[in-house]
Amino acid sequence: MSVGDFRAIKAELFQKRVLDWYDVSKRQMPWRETKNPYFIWISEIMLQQTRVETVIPYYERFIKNIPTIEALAQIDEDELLKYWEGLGYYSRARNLQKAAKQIIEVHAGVFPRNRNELENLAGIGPYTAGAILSIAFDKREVAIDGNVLRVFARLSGIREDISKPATIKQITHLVEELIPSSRNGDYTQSLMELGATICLPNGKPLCKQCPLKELCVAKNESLQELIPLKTMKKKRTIQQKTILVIMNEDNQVFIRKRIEDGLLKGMWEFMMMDSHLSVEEVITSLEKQYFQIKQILPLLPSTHIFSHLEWEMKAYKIVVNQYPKDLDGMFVSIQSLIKEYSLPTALKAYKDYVKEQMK
DNA sequence: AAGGCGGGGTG
DNA sequence: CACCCAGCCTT
Repeated sequence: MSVGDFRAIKAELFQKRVLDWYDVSKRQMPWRETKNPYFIWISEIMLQQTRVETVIPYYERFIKNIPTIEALAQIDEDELLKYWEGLGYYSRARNLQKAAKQIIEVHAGVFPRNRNELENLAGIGPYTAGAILSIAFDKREVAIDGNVLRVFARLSGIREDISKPATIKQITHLVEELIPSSRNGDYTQSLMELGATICLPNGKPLCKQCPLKELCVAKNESLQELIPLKTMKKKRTIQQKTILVIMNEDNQVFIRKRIEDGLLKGMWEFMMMDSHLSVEEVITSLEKQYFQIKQILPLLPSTHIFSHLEWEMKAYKIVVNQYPKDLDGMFVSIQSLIKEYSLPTALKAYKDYVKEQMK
Protein backbone atom coordinates (compact mmCIF):
# COMPACT_ATOMS: atom_id res chain seq x y z
CA MET A 1 0.00 0.00 0.00
CA SER A 2 1.03 3.61 -0.49
CA VAL A 3 -0.19 7.15 -0.12
CA GLY A 4 -2.08 6.58 -3.37
CA ASP A 5 -3.85 3.58 -1.88
CA PHE A 6 -4.85 5.63 1.12
CA ARG A 7 -6.27 8.36 -1.11
CA ALA A 8 -8.39 5.76 -2.88
CA ILE A 9 -10.39 4.93 0.22
CA LYS A 10 -13.97 6.12 0.46
CA ALA A 11 -14.20 9.46 2.21
CA GLU A 12 -17.63 8.62 3.60
CA LEU A 13 -16.34 5.44 5.21
CA PHE A 14 -13.41 7.24 6.77
CA GLN A 15 -15.59 10.05 8.09
CA LYS A 16 -18.22 7.74 9.53
CA ARG A 17 -15.63 5.59 11.29
CA VAL A 18 -13.82 8.47 12.94
CA LEU A 19 -16.93 10.53 13.84
CA ASP A 20 -18.80 7.53 15.27
CA TRP A 21 -15.74 6.68 17.34
CA TYR A 22 -15.50 10.30 18.51
CA ASP A 23 -19.14 10.37 19.60
CA VAL A 24 -18.54 7.41 21.87
CA SER A 25 -14.96 8.01 23.01
CA LYS A 26 -14.44 11.74 23.31
CA ARG A 27 -13.20 13.08 26.62
CA GLN A 28 -15.03 15.87 28.38
CA MET A 29 -13.36 19.26 28.25
CA PRO A 30 -14.82 22.60 29.39
CA TRP A 31 -14.23 24.25 25.99
CA ARG A 32 -16.24 21.49 24.34
CA GLU A 33 -19.32 22.90 26.06
CA THR A 34 -19.22 26.17 24.09
CA LYS A 35 -19.04 27.67 20.61
CA ASN A 36 -18.04 31.10 21.87
CA PRO A 37 -15.06 31.95 19.66
CA TYR A 38 -13.40 33.90 22.46
CA PHE A 39 -13.45 30.85 24.73
CA ILE A 40 -12.33 28.52 21.95
CA TRP A 41 -9.49 30.91 21.15
CA ILE A 42 -8.28 31.04 24.76
CA SER A 43 -8.36 27.25 24.98
CA GLU A 44 -6.45 26.80 21.72
CA ILE A 45 -3.68 29.19 22.74
CA MET A 46 -3.33 27.46 26.11
CA LEU A 47 -3.26 24.07 24.41
CA GLN A 48 -0.27 24.98 22.22
CA GLN A 49 2.42 22.47 23.23
CA THR A 50 0.53 21.88 26.46
CA ARG A 51 -1.48 18.86 27.63
CA VAL A 52 -5.22 18.97 28.07
CA GLU A 53 -5.13 18.05 31.79
CA THR A 54 -2.65 20.84 32.47
CA VAL A 55 -4.77 23.42 30.69
CA ILE A 56 -8.19 22.75 32.24
CA PRO A 57 -7.73 24.58 35.59
CA TYR A 58 -5.93 27.49 33.91
CA TYR A 59 -8.71 27.78 31.35
CA GLU A 60 -11.49 27.79 33.97
CA ARG A 61 -9.79 30.49 36.04
CA PHE A 62 -8.92 32.59 33.00
CA ILE A 63 -12.38 32.82 31.42
CA LYS A 64 -13.96 33.40 34.80
CA ASN A 65 -11.72 36.38 35.53
CA ILE A 66 -11.21 37.65 31.96
CA PRO A 67 -14.52 36.77 30.30
CA THR A 68 -14.44 39.02 27.22
CA ILE A 69 -12.15 40.41 24.54
CA GLU A 70 -12.57 43.87 26.09
CA ALA A 71 -11.55 42.67 29.53
CA LEU A 72 -8.49 40.98 28.04
CA ALA A 73 -7.49 44.10 26.12
CA GLN A 74 -7.68 46.25 29.25
CA ILE A 75 -6.13 44.05 31.92
CA ASP A 76 -2.80 45.01 33.48
CA GLU A 77 0.09 42.93 32.09
CA ASP A 78 1.29 41.73 35.50
CA GLU A 79 -2.24 40.62 36.40
CA LEU A 80 -2.54 38.81 33.06
CA LEU A 81 0.77 37.02 33.58
CA LYS A 82 -0.40 36.03 37.05
CA TYR A 83 -3.14 33.97 35.41
CA TRP A 84 -0.50 32.36 33.18
CA GLU A 85 2.09 31.74 35.92
CA GLY A 86 3.39 28.17 35.68
CA LEU A 87 1.86 27.46 32.26
CA GLY A 88 5.01 28.36 30.32
CA TYR A 89 5.60 29.97 26.93
CA TYR A 90 4.67 33.33 28.42
CA SER A 91 4.72 35.15 25.08
CA ARG A 92 1.42 33.38 24.47
CA ALA A 93 -0.18 35.54 27.17
CA ARG A 94 1.30 38.77 25.88
CA ASN A 95 0.30 37.87 22.31
CA LEU A 96 -3.21 37.11 23.52
CA GLN A 97 -3.57 40.65 24.82
CA LYS A 98 -1.96 42.10 21.69
CA ALA A 99 -4.47 40.19 19.57
CA ALA A 100 -7.39 41.34 21.75
CA LYS A 101 -6.38 44.93 21.06
CA GLN A 102 -6.06 44.13 17.35
CA ILE A 103 -9.57 42.66 17.29
CA ILE A 104 -10.98 45.79 18.90
CA GLU A 105 -9.06 48.26 16.77
CA VAL A 106 -9.02 46.49 13.41
CA HIS A 107 -12.22 44.44 13.57
CA ALA A 108 -14.42 46.67 15.76
CA GLY A 109 -14.45 44.02 18.47
CA VAL A 110 -15.97 41.36 16.22
CA PHE A 111 -14.07 38.07 16.20
CA PRO A 112 -12.62 37.52 12.69
CA ARG A 113 -13.89 34.47 10.86
CA ASN A 114 -11.55 33.85 7.98
CA ARG A 115 -8.09 32.34 7.88
CA ASN A 116 -6.22 35.36 6.59
CA GLU A 117 -7.55 37.74 9.23
CA LEU A 118 -7.01 35.22 12.01
CA GLU A 119 -3.41 34.49 11.03
CA ASN A 120 -2.71 38.22 11.14
CA LEU A 121 -3.50 38.24 14.86
CA ALA A 122 -0.58 37.86 17.27
CA GLY A 123 -0.02 34.28 18.35
CA ILE A 124 -2.38 32.71 15.81
CA GLY A 125 -0.76 30.51 13.17
CA PRO A 126 -2.11 27.95 10.71
CA TYR A 127 -3.13 25.42 13.36
CA THR A 128 -4.96 27.80 15.69
CA ALA A 129 -6.72 29.57 12.83
CA GLY A 130 -7.98 26.25 11.49
CA ALA A 131 -9.06 25.09 14.94
CA ILE A 132 -11.08 28.23 15.65
CA LEU A 133 -12.65 28.30 12.18
CA SER A 134 -13.73 24.67 12.21
CA ILE A 135 -14.71 24.36 15.89
CA ALA A 136 -16.30 27.75 16.63
CA PHE A 137 -17.60 28.67 13.17
CA ASP A 138 -17.96 25.25 11.49
CA LYS A 139 -15.97 26.50 8.48
CA ARG A 140 -14.40 24.05 6.04
CA GLU A 141 -10.84 24.50 7.37
CA VAL A 142 -8.38 22.01 8.86
CA ALA A 143 -6.19 22.20 11.96
CA ILE A 144 -2.93 20.31 11.65
CA ASP A 145 -1.23 19.70 14.97
CA GLY A 146 1.29 17.12 16.18
CA ASN A 147 -1.47 14.54 16.66
CA VAL A 148 -2.87 14.93 13.16
CA LEU A 149 0.61 14.75 11.62
CA ARG A 150 1.31 11.47 13.40
CA VAL A 151 -2.14 9.99 12.67
CA PHE A 152 -1.98 10.81 8.97
CA ALA A 153 1.68 9.85 8.57
CA ARG A 154 0.66 6.38 9.79
CA LEU A 155 -2.66 6.23 7.94
CA SER A 156 -1.06 7.03 4.62
CA GLY A 157 2.34 5.43 5.24
CA ILE A 158 4.34 8.61 4.86
CA ARG A 159 8.00 7.96 5.68
CA GLU A 160 9.16 11.56 5.55
CA ASP A 161 10.12 13.65 8.56
CA ILE A 162 6.79 15.08 9.73
CA SER A 163 8.43 18.31 10.92
CA LYS A 164 9.36 19.29 7.36
CA PRO A 165 7.14 21.93 5.74
CA ALA A 166 6.75 19.81 2.60
CA THR A 167 5.39 16.91 4.66
CA ILE A 168 3.03 19.18 6.59
CA LYS A 169 1.73 20.53 3.30
CA GLN A 170 1.17 17.04 1.93
CA ILE A 171 -0.73 15.95 5.05
CA THR A 172 -2.74 19.18 5.04
CA HIS A 173 -4.03 18.28 1.57
CA LEU A 174 -4.98 14.77 2.67
CA VAL A 175 -6.90 16.10 5.68
CA GLU A 176 -8.65 18.69 3.50
CA GLU A 177 -9.77 16.08 0.98
CA LEU A 178 -11.54 14.24 3.79
CA ILE A 179 -13.47 17.16 5.30
CA PRO A 180 -17.05 15.89 5.82
CA SER A 181 -20.05 17.77 4.44
CA SER A 182 -21.11 18.60 7.99
CA ARG A 183 -19.71 18.39 11.55
CA ASN A 184 -16.30 19.69 10.53
CA GLY A 185 -15.61 20.93 14.06
CA ASP A 186 -16.07 17.40 15.35
CA TYR A 187 -13.92 16.07 12.48
CA THR A 188 -11.08 18.39 13.54
CA GLN A 189 -11.35 17.34 17.16
CA SER A 190 -11.79 13.64 16.39
CA LEU A 191 -8.46 13.49 14.56
CA MET A 192 -6.64 15.11 17.47
CA GLU A 193 -8.50 12.96 19.98
CA LEU A 194 -7.48 9.85 18.07
CA GLY A 195 -3.83 10.93 18.17
CA ALA A 196 -3.97 11.80 21.86
CA THR A 197 -5.66 8.61 23.06
CA ILE A 198 -5.09 5.82 20.46
CA CYS A 199 -2.49 6.68 17.85
CA LEU A 200 0.14 7.39 20.51
CA PRO A 201 3.72 8.56 19.86
CA ASN A 202 6.96 6.76 20.76
CA GLY A 203 6.04 3.71 18.73
CA LYS A 204 3.21 2.88 21.10
CA PRO A 205 -0.06 3.10 19.14
CA LEU A 206 -3.04 1.13 20.46
CA CYS A 207 -3.96 -0.18 17.02
CA LYS A 208 -6.35 -2.84 18.33
CA GLN A 209 -8.66 -0.11 19.61
CA CYS A 210 -8.35 2.08 16.52
CA PRO A 211 -11.53 2.70 14.49
CA LEU A 212 -9.37 3.23 11.39
CA LYS A 213 -7.12 0.18 11.63
CA GLU A 214 -8.40 -1.41 8.43
CA LEU A 215 -7.70 1.82 6.55
CA CYS A 216 -4.21 2.34 7.96
CA VAL A 217 -1.24 1.78 5.65
CA ALA A 218 1.26 1.66 8.54
CA LYS A 219 -0.84 -0.91 10.40
CA ASN A 220 -1.27 -3.09 7.33
CA GLU A 221 2.47 -2.96 6.61
CA SER A 222 3.41 -3.33 10.30
CA LEU A 223 5.20 -0.01 10.20
CA GLN A 224 3.14 1.72 12.90
CA GLU A 225 6.03 1.66 15.36
CA LEU A 226 8.50 3.12 12.86
CA ILE A 227 6.25 5.93 11.60
CA PRO A 228 6.48 8.83 12.05
CA LEU A 229 10.21 9.18 11.55
CA LYS A 230 11.90 10.70 14.57
CA THR A 231 14.07 13.73 14.07
CA MET A 232 17.47 14.16 15.69
CA LYS A 233 17.31 16.50 18.63
CA LYS A 234 19.90 18.95 19.84
CA LYS A 235 21.48 18.52 23.24
CA ARG A 236 20.56 20.92 26.02
CA THR A 237 23.12 23.49 27.04
CA ILE A 238 23.81 23.93 30.72
CA GLN A 239 23.96 27.39 32.30
CA GLN A 240 25.27 28.17 35.77
CA LYS A 241 23.38 30.80 37.75
CA THR A 242 23.70 32.38 41.16
CA ILE A 243 20.40 33.47 42.69
CA LEU A 244 20.49 36.26 45.26
CA VAL A 245 17.43 36.41 47.48
CA ILE A 246 17.98 39.90 48.83
CA MET A 247 15.82 41.02 51.75
CA ASN A 248 15.79 44.27 53.67
CA GLU A 249 15.20 44.87 57.35
CA ASP A 250 11.45 45.28 56.76
CA ASN A 251 11.35 41.66 55.58
CA GLN A 252 10.75 42.76 51.98
CA VAL A 253 12.36 40.90 49.09
CA PHE A 254 14.07 42.34 46.03
CA ILE A 255 12.59 41.46 42.61
CA ARG A 256 13.06 42.80 39.12
CA LYS A 257 11.27 42.35 35.78
CA ARG A 258 12.94 40.46 32.94
CA ILE A 259 12.90 42.65 29.85
CA GLU A 260 15.81 42.26 27.46
CA ASP A 261 16.20 38.48 27.37
CA GLY A 262 13.85 36.43 25.23
CA LEU A 263 13.70 33.76 27.90
CA LEU A 264 10.91 34.34 30.46
CA LYS A 265 10.44 37.87 29.18
CA GLY A 266 8.00 39.86 31.28
CA MET A 267 8.36 37.57 34.29
CA TRP A 268 9.74 38.75 37.62
CA GLU A 269 12.88 37.28 39.17
CA PHE A 270 15.27 37.60 42.09
CA MET A 271 18.64 39.13 41.39
CA MET A 272 20.61 36.61 39.33
CA MET A 273 24.22 36.32 38.15
CA ASP A 274 25.39 34.35 35.12
CA SER A 275 27.89 32.03 36.85
CA HIS A 276 28.49 30.29 40.16
CA LEU A 277 29.78 32.83 42.66
CA SER A 278 31.43 32.24 46.03
CA VAL A 279 30.36 34.11 49.16
CA GLU A 280 33.28 36.47 48.73
CA GLU A 281 32.45 37.18 45.10
CA VAL A 282 28.82 37.90 45.98
CA ILE A 283 29.85 40.31 48.72
CA THR A 284 32.31 42.10 46.45
CA SER A 285 29.76 42.40 43.67
CA LEU A 286 26.96 43.73 45.89
CA GLU A 287 29.20 46.22 47.68
CA LYS A 288 30.30 47.50 44.30
CA GLN A 289 26.59 48.16 43.66
CA TYR A 290 26.37 50.05 46.99
CA PHE A 291 24.43 47.45 48.96
CA GLN A 292 25.33 47.25 52.67
CA ILE A 293 25.28 43.62 53.65
CA LYS A 294 24.20 42.66 57.13
CA GLN A 295 24.04 38.89 56.69
CA ILE A 296 24.66 36.28 53.99
CA LEU A 297 23.46 32.70 54.11
CA PRO A 298 23.92 29.96 51.48
CA LEU A 299 20.71 28.27 50.32
CA LEU A 300 20.30 24.82 48.80
CA PRO A 301 21.36 24.62 45.17
CA SER A 302 18.74 23.52 42.65
CA THR A 303 18.39 22.60 38.99
CA HIS A 304 15.69 23.49 36.53
CA ILE A 305 15.32 21.87 33.11
CA PHE A 306 13.82 23.82 30.20
CA SER A 307 13.29 22.11 26.85
CA HIS A 308 16.39 23.67 25.32
CA LEU A 309 18.59 24.51 28.31
CA GLU A 310 19.27 23.76 31.93
CA TRP A 311 19.92 26.06 34.90
CA GLU A 312 22.26 24.89 37.65
CA MET A 313 21.53 27.33 40.45
CA LYS A 314 23.57 28.24 43.49
CA ALA A 315 21.79 30.62 45.84
CA TYR A 316 22.24 32.92 48.80
CA LYS A 317 19.92 34.74 51.11
CA ILE A 318 21.25 38.19 51.79
CA VAL A 319 19.95 40.69 54.32
CA VAL A 320 20.86 44.28 53.55
CA ASN A 321 20.40 47.32 55.73
CA GLN A 322 21.06 49.83 53.02
CA TYR A 323 20.68 49.85 49.25
CA PRO A 324 20.83 52.33 46.36
CA LYS A 325 17.71 54.21 45.30
CA ASP A 326 18.23 53.72 41.55
CA LEU A 327 17.74 49.94 41.57
CA ASP A 328 16.61 48.11 38.44
CA GLY A 329 13.93 46.51 40.56
CA MET A 330 12.15 46.97 43.86
CA PHE A 331 11.56 45.58 47.32
CA VAL A 332 8.09 44.13 47.85
CA SER A 333 6.41 42.40 50.76
CA ILE A 334 6.25 38.63 50.66
CA GLN A 335 2.45 38.66 50.48
CA SER A 336 2.64 41.02 47.53
CA LEU A 337 5.22 38.83 45.81
CA ILE A 338 2.92 35.84 46.07
CA LYS A 339 -0.29 37.59 45.07
CA GLU A 340 0.76 40.09 42.41
CA TYR A 341 3.96 39.07 40.69
CA SER A 342 4.64 36.10 38.42
CA LEU A 343 7.86 34.20 38.93
CA PRO A 344 8.99 31.40 36.62
CA THR A 345 8.73 27.88 37.98
CA ALA A 346 12.51 27.68 37.63
CA LEU A 347 12.74 29.81 40.78
CA LYS A 348 10.16 27.82 42.74
CA ALA A 349 12.64 26.50 45.33
CA TYR A 350 13.65 30.05 46.28
CA LYS A 351 10.12 31.42 46.11
CA ASP A 352 9.13 28.66 48.54
CA TYR A 353 12.05 29.64 50.75
CA VAL A 354 10.86 33.26 50.79
CA LYS A 355 7.33 32.14 51.68
CA GLU A 356 8.73 30.48 54.79
CA GLN A 357 10.25 33.80 55.81
CA MET A 358 6.79 35.32 56.17
CA LYS A 359 6.12 36.44 59.72
C1' DA B 1 15.26 26.06 7.43
C1' DA B 2 16.49 26.18 12.05
C1' DG B 3 16.30 27.49 16.65
C1' DG B 4 14.17 29.81 20.76
C1' DC B 5 10.52 29.52 23.79
C1' DG B 6 8.22 26.42 29.71
C1' DG B 7 6.77 23.11 32.13
C1' DG B 8 5.17 18.61 33.07
C1' DG B 9 3.69 13.61 32.08
C1' DT B 10 5.36 9.23 30.82
C1' DG B 11 8.03 4.91 30.13
C1' DC C 1 17.16 10.08 31.36
C1' DA C 2 14.52 11.17 26.49
C1' DC C 3 10.46 12.15 24.19
C1' DC C 4 6.55 14.93 23.29
C1' DC C 5 2.62 17.72 24.12
C1' DA C 6 -4.41 20.86 20.32
C1' DG C 7 2.61 25.70 17.76
C1' DC C 8 4.24 30.38 16.84
C1' DC C 9 7.75 33.70 16.05
C1' DT C 10 12.24 35.38 14.74
C1' DT C 11 16.33 35.06 12.25
